[in-house]
Amino acid sequence: MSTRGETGRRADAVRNRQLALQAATALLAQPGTALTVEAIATKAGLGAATVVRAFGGKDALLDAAVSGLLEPVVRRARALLEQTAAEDALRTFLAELIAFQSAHHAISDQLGDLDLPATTAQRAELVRNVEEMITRARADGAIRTDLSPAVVTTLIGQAAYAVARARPASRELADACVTVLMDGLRPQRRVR
Amino acid sequence: MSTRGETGRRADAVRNRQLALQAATALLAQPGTALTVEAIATKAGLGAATVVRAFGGKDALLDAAVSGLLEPVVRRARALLEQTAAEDALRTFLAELIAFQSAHHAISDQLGDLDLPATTAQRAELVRNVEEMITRARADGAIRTDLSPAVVTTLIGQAAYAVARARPASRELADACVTVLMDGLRPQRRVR
DNA sequence: ACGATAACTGAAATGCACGTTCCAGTTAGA
DNA sequence: TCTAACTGGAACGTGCATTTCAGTTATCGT
Repeated sequence: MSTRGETGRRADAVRNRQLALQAATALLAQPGTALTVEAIATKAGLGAATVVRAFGGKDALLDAAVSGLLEPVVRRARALLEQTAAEDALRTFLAELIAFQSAHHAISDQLGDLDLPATTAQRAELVRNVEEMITRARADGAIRTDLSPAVVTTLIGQAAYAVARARPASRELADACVTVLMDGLRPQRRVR
Repeated sequence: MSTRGETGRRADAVRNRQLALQAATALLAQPGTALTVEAIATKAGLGAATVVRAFGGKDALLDAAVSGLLEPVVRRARALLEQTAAEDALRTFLAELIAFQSAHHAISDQLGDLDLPATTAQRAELVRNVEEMITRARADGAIRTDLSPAVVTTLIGQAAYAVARARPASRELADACVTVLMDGLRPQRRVR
């Protein structure tokens, strides 16, 4: 009888695949390190060739690692959208997004020229969810209507990225970003 | 009689230095192209070795090119600070900074790991000027005082960077950034 | 249990894209 | 005209992902 996993891979290959994924995930949260195949392999206690082969290439490995990290974020956005008033959902999600990105600098920092299909798809879903939050918050009269939801979504995404990128990471800056953005997004009284 | 420039360099060397600088500057404004020595040399119609030698290295060449581009921006910040009410200066400068960065994606995009002393110094001066604008606008009662000037400065810098980075570059997004940020920075009435 | 064997491993080789340096030839300039 | 300065194609060094291949090991049929 076969002891092979359902992929048909040998048990040690499956285990090494896990090790590689864990090592890559760990390095994504650790700033300053170079995120090379060599570094990942060392962290995993494997040879570089093994790490690469396990996923068919560096891109696929990092795609798996990043999208694994992103999955709870996507789920959280969906949950907030269902269970919370739109404005609160938006504020909460923005704060959490900044925190997530701050804890994983490398995600937006060193992955520029890689091809990450799963990650891209998840990003797209995040954008869809945020856009829905904005549309609903608009309908509630909670945010201004003189800016298109698409633009506001981009603004929020870029803001989260930018603030997370700032070094040293600072809680004060993150809070300021949320505060200023949310206040700035409220319907403005015509003043002056 | 000597026809040498005051640097003691031969005339063709001086001219080639100029060509290299112009080519590098041109490439900084042109997105998509890799900012390699080879690319700069081709654009300048020179050999790669000549381009590198003219400045002693790629870093020095790009430092010269970037700080050349940044110089008018720095001057503009000084001028705004002297001649304009702080709040207006801040709004105007933010808009112009976004426009500048949008027109020179590569500056914040591909120069991450290079050593650019002149550029760094100019950035520091920009930060000082923006911080002064904020301090004055605060004193005028034009912006909120519950956030430290340093944090607001970082926020503005990062926002400009982030919005300029968004592709496709959009005037609408740039305007939205200025609007939301400036509205969010105003003293907020205690609402609700 | 026990080979037989296909799958797997990782050190070393390969390939590639850079920046930089060399050097034989060219040219500006006194 | 003579020579020191300059040029640029080619060679080199580096850092990387990926492939190769001789050796190892898990798995299966017996």
